[in-house]
Amino acid sequence: MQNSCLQVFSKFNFGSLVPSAGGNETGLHLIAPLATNMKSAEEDAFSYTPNVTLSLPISMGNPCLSTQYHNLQSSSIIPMSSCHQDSYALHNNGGAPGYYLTPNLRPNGAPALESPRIEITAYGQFPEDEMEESALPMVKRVNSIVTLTLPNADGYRDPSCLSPASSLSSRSCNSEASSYESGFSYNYDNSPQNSPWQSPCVSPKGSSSLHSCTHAGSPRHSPSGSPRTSVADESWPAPPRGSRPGSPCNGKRKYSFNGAPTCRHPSYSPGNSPTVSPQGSPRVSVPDEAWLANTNQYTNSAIVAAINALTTDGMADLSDSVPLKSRKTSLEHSPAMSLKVEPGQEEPGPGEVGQDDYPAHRMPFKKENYCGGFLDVPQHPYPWSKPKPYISPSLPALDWQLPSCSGPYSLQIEVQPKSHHRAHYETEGSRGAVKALSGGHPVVQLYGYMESEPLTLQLFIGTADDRLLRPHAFYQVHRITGKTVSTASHEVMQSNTKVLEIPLLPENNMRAIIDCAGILKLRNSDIELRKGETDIGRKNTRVRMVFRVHINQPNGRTVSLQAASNPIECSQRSAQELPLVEKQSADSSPATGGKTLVLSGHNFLPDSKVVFVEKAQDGHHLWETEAKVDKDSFKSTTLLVEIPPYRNQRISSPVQVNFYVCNGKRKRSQYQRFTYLSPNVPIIKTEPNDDYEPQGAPRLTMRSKAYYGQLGVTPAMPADPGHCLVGGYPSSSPSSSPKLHDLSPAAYPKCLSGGQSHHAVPGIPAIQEAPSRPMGVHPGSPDHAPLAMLQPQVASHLSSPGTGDCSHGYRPPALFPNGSPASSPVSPETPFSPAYSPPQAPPAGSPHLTPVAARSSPPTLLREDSSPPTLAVTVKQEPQELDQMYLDDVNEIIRNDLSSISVHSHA
DNA sequence: CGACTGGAAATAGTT
DNA sequence: CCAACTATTTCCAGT
Repeated sequence: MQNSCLQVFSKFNFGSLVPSAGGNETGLHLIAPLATNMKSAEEDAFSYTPNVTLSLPISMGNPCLSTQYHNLQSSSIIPMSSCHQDSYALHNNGGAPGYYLTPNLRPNGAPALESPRIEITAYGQFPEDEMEESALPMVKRVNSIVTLTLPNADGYRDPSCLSPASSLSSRSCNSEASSYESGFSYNYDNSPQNSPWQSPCVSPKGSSSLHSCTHAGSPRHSPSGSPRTSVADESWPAPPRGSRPGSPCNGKRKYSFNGAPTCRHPSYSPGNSPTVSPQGSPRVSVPDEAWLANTNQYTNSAIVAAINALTTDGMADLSDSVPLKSRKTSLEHSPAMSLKVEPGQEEPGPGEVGQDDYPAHRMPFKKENYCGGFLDVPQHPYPWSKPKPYISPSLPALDWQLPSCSGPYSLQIEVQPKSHHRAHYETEGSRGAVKALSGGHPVVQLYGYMESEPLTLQLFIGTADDRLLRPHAFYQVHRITGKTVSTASHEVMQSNTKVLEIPLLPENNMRAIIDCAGILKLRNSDIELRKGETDIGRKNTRVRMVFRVHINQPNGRTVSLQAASNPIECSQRSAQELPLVEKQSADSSPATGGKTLVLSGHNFLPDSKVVFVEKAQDGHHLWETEAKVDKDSFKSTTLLVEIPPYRNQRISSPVQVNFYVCNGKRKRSQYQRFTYLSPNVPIIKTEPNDDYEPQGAPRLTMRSKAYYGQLGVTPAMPADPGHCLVGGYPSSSPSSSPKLHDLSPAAYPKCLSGGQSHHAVPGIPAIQEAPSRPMGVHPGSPDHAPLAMLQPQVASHLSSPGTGDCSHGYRPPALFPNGSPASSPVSPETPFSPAYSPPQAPPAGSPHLTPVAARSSPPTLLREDSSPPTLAVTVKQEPQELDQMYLDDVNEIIRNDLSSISVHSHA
C-alpha cells in the first residue's frame, strides 16, 4: 500500500517522482518533497497532500493497517486516499482520487491521520506488500517521472482499468453498441469528460490539469480504477464464450493473492507472466467473511486511487506500471487479443485497452467527449448533446466516496430497488430493468437545486460489501431501452465502469425514474484476469446502484453528490437460497442482551440460525454464540431473535460484533453489525432507530418493533439528539450497509483513532484544505465542492461549516470530542436528507478504519443510516474502539509528523 | 419477433 | 485423485 501511496504522491508531483522504495519513511520523505512540487503544480492539493502523507505514517497507519491487513485487504486502503486526492485533482475525474480525499477529510480532524496511517502502515507493516512489490511487477507508475515499483501496483488493479473498456466493448458493447462503441467506449472512462459537458479536463487547474486530463484519459483508468474496478475490463472482450469462459483457466483459479487466477489463457500470458500476480494479496478472495471485515479493502480503492492518480500523470507511465491485462476476451474481436501488454507500455494508460481503445483513450479529451463521433452513443435530445454547463472539469473518480448532501443540495433515492435482481450474462438477453419493491422502478431525486439548468444523473453499479463503495468489477449497469422505458439515458465508460447518464430536469422536479437500468454480469474469469483486479467474483454477487450528480456552482466549483441504493443480490441462486438480512430492529444492545431483535429480509427458514460472532482484528474468533430464534413467529421474511448476552458483562466501551443468519453450512447471510454497549457508557452509539438501549440509555425498547415498522423504510427515529445515536441504518443493509458505517465519519475518527482527529486536528487543518484542493477540481473553494466530493466525511470536515452539510448541518460535535470536523462530516449527510439517502456509499471507505472499527464499529452507524430520518446524530465516540493508548500514540506520531510535514509542504 | 423471465442443465471450482 | 457439493454460466422455453 504504502508504496502505492508513494507512487501516488509522486504522481501528484507530477513531475518528479521519486521512486519510493519501500521504506515507509522514505516514502514519507519523498512525499513531502513531492508534495511541494506538486503544489506548484496543483497547488493546493498538495499542501494537504503532504500532510496527509505525513500523517499517515504516523498514526494510524499501524493500527489501521494492521487491522486492515488482517482483514484482508490489506492495507491499501488508506494510503490511497491521499493519493487520490491528488489524483483527483489531476485527473479530473478520474476517479481514483476520490478516496484520498476522504482521508483527507478526516484531516479535519481525523482525516489526516488516517491517511497517514495507512501509508505508513502499509509500508512497514505489511510484509506482503513488500513482497508483492518486489515480486510483482513494478509498476512504474510514477508518471513519467519516476518509476516506482509498486509492488502492489498490481494489486491495485488499476491497471486494469485501462483496458477494461475494451473489454466492455466486447460483449456488452456489442449489445449496447449504441452507447459504446466498441472501442471507444472505454475511453469515456473519464467520465467526466465523457460526459458531454464536461470539459473536464480542462480543468481549472490549468495546465496541470491538462496534463492530467490527458493523461487522464487514459491514465485515469488505470489509476483509478479503482482497484477493482479496474478492469476487468480487458477481459471483457472476452473470450470466447464458447467455452465457458470461466474456466479459462481450467484449473482452478486460485485467488490467492494474486488474485487472479493463476490460470490464464496462454494468450494472455504476456502480461501475466510478469505480473501475474499482481494483485496481490489484498484482494484475496473475499470470502464471505472477509467481506465483513474487510473494511480494509478500502485499501484497494485507495490504492487504486493512488494509482489512478499516478497514472494521471503520465499515462504512459501508468501503463508501465500496469501489468497487463490479461486476456481480453472479446469474443468477437478476437478471442485472443488482448493482452495488453504490460506494463510498460501498455498501458499507457489505462488505456491499454485493447488496441482499439488505444487511440481513443489516449486522446485525452476526445474520448470522452464523446465526440460524437466516437461514440455512437445515441444521443438523446436532452442535454446529452448539450454540453452542459458543467463547469467542473474533472469529476471525482468513481471510487471516491461522496456525500449525499451538501449545502442546500441533497441527492436521495426516493424509491429503493428490490433486494434481488437477477443480472444477465452477456450470453443472455437482458433481464430487464431493476425494479422497485413496489413493482415500479427506483426513483432518485435531487433536492435543493433551484436552477433551470438540467443536470445529469450518473448511475453505475457499485459494490455492496463492507469496504468502501466502489464500482463493482463483476457487474455493469446495462442500459435498457424500449417502449416501456420512459427515461432517456446514455452510456459512457468511466474507467472500466459503465456509467449510465440520465437527465435530471427541472421540469420533473429534478426527479428521475430509473427504469432504464439493468445489470449485466461479467464472467468472473474474465474479470479476475485483469491485471489490476484484486477482487474475486465468486460469491461476490451483491451490488448497489450508485447515483451521482455534479452541480456547478456560481463560483465555479462543482458540488458532487452521491447516493447508493440498498444492496441488490444479483445471482439467481443466491436470491433463491441465501438468507438476506435487510433490516434489523436494533444495532446495539446492552451487554446483558435479552432483548428481541427483529430481522427482516428474505429466505429465512424455520430452522434458520442466528449466530453472533466477535472477531479479533486478526480474524480469529473471539466469541461465537447462537442466538435463540423464535420459531413460532417464523416467516420467510422475518426472524425474531433474542439478543444473547455478551460474553463479558463488564465492558467499559462498546464492543462491535457481527451476526449472521445461517440456513445451512454454506448458506449464510452476510455479517450484520451489532454493538454491545456497556452499561455505563453513555456512549453514543447509534443506532438509528432503534432502540438501543444501552443500559443506561433508554430507548431501547423500540427496537425491533420500531424497526420493524420501519423496516422498509428508514429508521424512523432518529436518535435523539441527546443520544446521539447514529442514525445508521438500522439495519444496515445486510450486506452493504456495513460499509457505510465505515465510511461514516465515525469510522474515520476511529481509524484515526478518535484521537487523531482531535489531536491531530491541530496539525491537520492544513490537510484538510489540501483535500479541497484536490477537489480543486472544483475550483472553488474548499467548501462545498470539495467537500462534497470528498466523502461526506470529508466534506463535512473540510468545510464543515460551510458546507452546511446537508443543511442540517447537523453535526454532532459533541461526539467527537475534538469536535473535530471529522465527526461532523458524517452527520451532515445523513442528516440532511429527509429522504433517506441511501446510505451512500458506504463509504467511505476509509481505509482508515481499523478493522474493527471499520467493520462494525459503531461509528459506522452514523452514516449509514442514511436514513435521513434520523438525523440523529450520533456520533460515536471513537474511543470506543480505539484505545486511548492507541490514540495517544497516534497523536504523538501525528504531531511529530505534522510538524515535519508542515515543514516540507510549506517549505 | 424480441425483450423478459423463470428454471434448470451444464460446467467449474471447492472441500 | 475422487466424490460430494456449491457456484457460475449457458440454455431452454413460456410470456
